[in-house]
Amino acid sequence: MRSSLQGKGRPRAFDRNEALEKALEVFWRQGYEPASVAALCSAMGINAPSLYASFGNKSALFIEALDYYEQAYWSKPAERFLGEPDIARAVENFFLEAAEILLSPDTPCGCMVVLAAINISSEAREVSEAVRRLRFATKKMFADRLQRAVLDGQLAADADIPALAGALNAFLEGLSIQARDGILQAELKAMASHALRLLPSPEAR
Amino acid sequence: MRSSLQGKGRPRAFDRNEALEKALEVFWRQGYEPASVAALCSAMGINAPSLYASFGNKSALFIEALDYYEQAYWSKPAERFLGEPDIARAVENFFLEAAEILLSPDTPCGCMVVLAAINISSEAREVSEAVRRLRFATKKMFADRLQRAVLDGQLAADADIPALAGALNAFLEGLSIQARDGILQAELKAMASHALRLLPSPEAR
DNA sequence: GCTATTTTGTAATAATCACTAAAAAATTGT
DNA sequence: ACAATTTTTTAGTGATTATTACAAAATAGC
Repeated sequence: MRSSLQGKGRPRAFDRNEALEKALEVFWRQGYEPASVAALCSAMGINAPSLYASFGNKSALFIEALDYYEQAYWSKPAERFLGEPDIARAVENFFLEAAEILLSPDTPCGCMVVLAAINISSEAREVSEAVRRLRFATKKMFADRLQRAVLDGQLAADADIPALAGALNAFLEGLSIQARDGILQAELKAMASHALRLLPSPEAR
Repeated sequence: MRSSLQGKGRPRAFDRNEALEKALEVFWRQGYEPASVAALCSAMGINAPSLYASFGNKSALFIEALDYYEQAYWSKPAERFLGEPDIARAVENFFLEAAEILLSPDTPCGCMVVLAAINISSEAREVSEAVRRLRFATKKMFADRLQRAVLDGQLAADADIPALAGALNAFLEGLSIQARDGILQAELKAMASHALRLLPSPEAR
């Protein structure tokens, strides 16, 4: 009899959050479909029935891991991006931070949102919808910040904001693929430093 | 007894090249692993033993389809890119052509090289190596053309060619993901038109 | 027509997939 | 100690996977 904080039955023998982090790592490295439930269980240190009791099923586990990933890795960079008053600095810093995340020494896998659910069988539509939604959210983040830069007079009023946001988004997504292809972080950062140039040239601002 | 052009045994009842094109379409739309041999057979109009007799196995069929794709869709744009004397025109035209290919009305799937074999189980290493090799080849194409622009005096001598080539490559790869995410071709072209800006600004040239 | 050769369709193979039925084990409250 | 409840482990489920054994069919050369 421990305390009464936990429910009645037999207590869970694993830490749910630790297990989720382990699952995240497997999904991140291998992608949704190549990550078998057996491999997930092995990495999480639990058996299949525990996984299903705690997380529902494979796709629900993936989506929960995906949200955890987004929160853990990208919420602060996004905040800094939106908080930086100068649009050029904001873009430059964000892409340098991104290059660090995409090839951080412990998880050199590119971005999970971009890469983990590209080749997906048609049944798992909820999964591909989840990553798609997050990719659109990133593009919207770019668009919102650019729009503010127009209002601030830092970008020309006739700038094509949707196209520019899309271009920044494409560049960011492409960095993920090259991260996965195994280049050095220094190279990725050198590429990322060019993101700034996608903005209309300073003369026009 | 037809002619003696064909071998001795029972003649093949299908056109090998047509079957390859059908397989290409399935791999392109679905990706390597979600494309089951059964689905491939169905699209190709043949049974599994015919597939294995003609193409070896699934991975060999994919690689052959991949090479066919590269040749059929990208060899001419690449030639034009390398043949255009003005670097700015070369980049601008190439990315507009790319946007058209990525969302051509009959195959609105993004680029097969970029998207078809991202989530791959570790056994099919030959497949992921094949697409990786082609992605590197594209980056090298950018680097070679940019290097020539330096020699031509169209780019500053101190330009960081590898980083610039990587940036163009990242942008191109990112366009594929957005193409897959279902935007309109007009939007994709508007984004693609910004590729030009990744080059060092005209003042520095 | 006969033999050799290759392709065909049918049907099966073993392996792996996501998922779960069932019973034992561990807790809480009485 | 006992009942109620939840998690654990074990061992399966049926479906799907890529691949192939086998025999019938169709050709060429003799």
